[in-house]
Amino acid sequence: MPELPEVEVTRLSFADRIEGARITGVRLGKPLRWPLGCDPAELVAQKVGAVTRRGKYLWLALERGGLLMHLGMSGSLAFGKPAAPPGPHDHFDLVTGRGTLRLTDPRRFGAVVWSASADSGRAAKLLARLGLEPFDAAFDGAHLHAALRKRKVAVKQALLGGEIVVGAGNIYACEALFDAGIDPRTRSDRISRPRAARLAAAVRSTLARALDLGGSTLRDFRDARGMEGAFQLQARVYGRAGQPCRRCGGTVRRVVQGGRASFFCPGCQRR
DNA sequence: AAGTGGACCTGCTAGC
DNA sequence: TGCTAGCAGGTCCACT
Repeated sequence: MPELPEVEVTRLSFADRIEGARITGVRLGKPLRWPLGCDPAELVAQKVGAVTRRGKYLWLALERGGLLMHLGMSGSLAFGKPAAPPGPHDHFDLVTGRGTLRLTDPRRFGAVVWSASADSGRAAKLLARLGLEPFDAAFDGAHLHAALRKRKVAVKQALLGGEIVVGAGNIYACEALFDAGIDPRTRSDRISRPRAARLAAAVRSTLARALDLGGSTLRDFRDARGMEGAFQLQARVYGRAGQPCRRCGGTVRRVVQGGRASFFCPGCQRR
C-alpha cells in the first residue's frame, strides 16, 4: 500500500509527538516479514529520538540503536493515547509514556527490525540498494537518463525497482509516466534525455502532490492520526482501466508488467 | 550481471 | 446466498 507519500505523511503525523517519549512496553503479535532481532525487553526504558525516512522505510532512533519499520503492502501506523485492545491484525505495539505506536498490517509484509544504527547491521543491509531520494537535488534528468541507459527493462519496472530513485510504487509510477507522456512498456535505455528530464520532474511533482493530499487511501490507509489520503480521487490512470482518459478522452488500458498491473493512456503516452 | 518469476499473507470483490 | 478465482499500495531471493 504505502508508497513514499503515505510513509512520509505517516511520519509527519507522529514524529514530533513520539520524539522524547520513554518506552514502557513492547507487544508483539504474529510474525512480520522479519523477526525483531532483539529482546523486546531491551527496548524498555529507552527514549525515542528522531523519526526519519529513507525511501519507504522509517527509522525510529532509540538511545541504543533504533527500529527500522516498513509498512509492506497493507501496513499502517497509529499513534495515540489509550490504545484499544489489540485486534487480530495489530502485530506490533511500542508503548510509551505519551501513547502507543501500533502497527496494523493484515498481510504482514511489513516489518519492524532492530538495528545497532541506520547505517550498520541489519538496517544498512536493507537500505543498501536504495537509489536517490526523489527530492534530492541530485535526482535530475541527467541522473535519471544515465541510470535508465544502463538497463534494458521497461521504464515502469526501472522506476518500481527503487535502485535508481526511491518512493514511486505502483500508483505513482503509473501516474508519473502519464504526466511525462511515456508508455510504461518503453525500454528504459530508449528514453531520450529530454524525456528522462520530463520523467524526473513528473516523479517529483507526482509525489509532491500526493504528499500534499495526504497520500492515497485506496482501501484502508490512514496516517498515525487516523486521517485518510485524497490523492486517489485525482488519479489520471491508476485503477481506471476501461474508463475515459481525463485528458484526451481515449480509453485507459491495463497491462501486466512483472506481475503488477500498469495503467496508461495509449493516446497520451508514447514509446 | 541483469532480468524474470515466485514467494510471503490475508481480505475483498466480481462472477458463477 | 455461498463458493472460488483473481486481485491488491512491496521487495527479497533463487534461478536463468
